[in-house]
Amino acid sequence: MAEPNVYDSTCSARDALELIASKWAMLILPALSAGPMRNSALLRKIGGISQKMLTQTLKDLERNGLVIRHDMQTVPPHVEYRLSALGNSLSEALIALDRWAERHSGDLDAARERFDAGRTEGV
Amino acid sequence: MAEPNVYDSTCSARDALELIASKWAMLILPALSAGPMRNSALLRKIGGISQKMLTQTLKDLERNGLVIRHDMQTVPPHVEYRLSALGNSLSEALIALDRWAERHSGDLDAARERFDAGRTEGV
DNA sequence: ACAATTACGCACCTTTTGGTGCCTATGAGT
DNA sequence: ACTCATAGGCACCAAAAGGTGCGTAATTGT
Repeated sequence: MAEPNVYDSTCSARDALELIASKWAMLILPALSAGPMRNSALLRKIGGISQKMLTQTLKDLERNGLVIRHDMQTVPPHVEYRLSALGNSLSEALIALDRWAERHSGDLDAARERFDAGRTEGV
Repeated sequence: MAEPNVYDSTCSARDALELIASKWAMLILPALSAGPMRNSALLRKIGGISQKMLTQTLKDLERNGLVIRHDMQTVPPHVEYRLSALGNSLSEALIALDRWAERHSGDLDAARERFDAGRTEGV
């Protein structure tokens, strides 16, 4: 327990990894790095996410101290989400990943095409 | 299509993100960054992974050009996996994430405890 | 008076993910 | 002659992820 190691499945670092290795967390945290956002704004910004997954992921991130939820206690509801310091430090690493994905998605596409073509052309 | 954006669910960068936002890819790629490895070595190094998931993930990574599979064509089989240049550039970002997880898993644990305690203590 | 808005909760259902056990082939060790 | 190790494939099954539709409470706009 002294030296957390992600390769050890019993280590809590593994749990941490699973939390952040989520498609939605990888988008929500970087989205919040620009500043606090409301539910509806996140819903608009992150294409393809459902209300359910947004709420669920935000709650999970809040529970783990990465996101801070601020409920204005008004009706109709006004709730803002922002990064904690911890969340902010993580989102830097996630932004790097997102950028990598944006920059290299073309390479992946090309590799996939090559691979699949090779498979059908036989030996 | 000119500017790939991960927030756009129809963009191929999103597919790229989903590929790398996988628990196992996040461990396999960094593991390979130390040098080529055999199936059995990876199985030993990465605690908790099953043979099935290892094979499956490696195949997916190979298909997308991140990992190169080198089959020695011997019996008993000897197969080595190593990172491509593309895979290597990605693994740097992943290693940063793994390290974050190792360094901050304690913070996450603490936050979770606090959160859950608050929930049970009532209003 | 009536609809829309906001940020969800809940239940139901489908899809995906992942685990397990069983199978292959051959050469090396006993 | 027999077993072990290697790198998987394949089929079956359990579990988890995720989508959709419905309800909610009060206030603002028409």
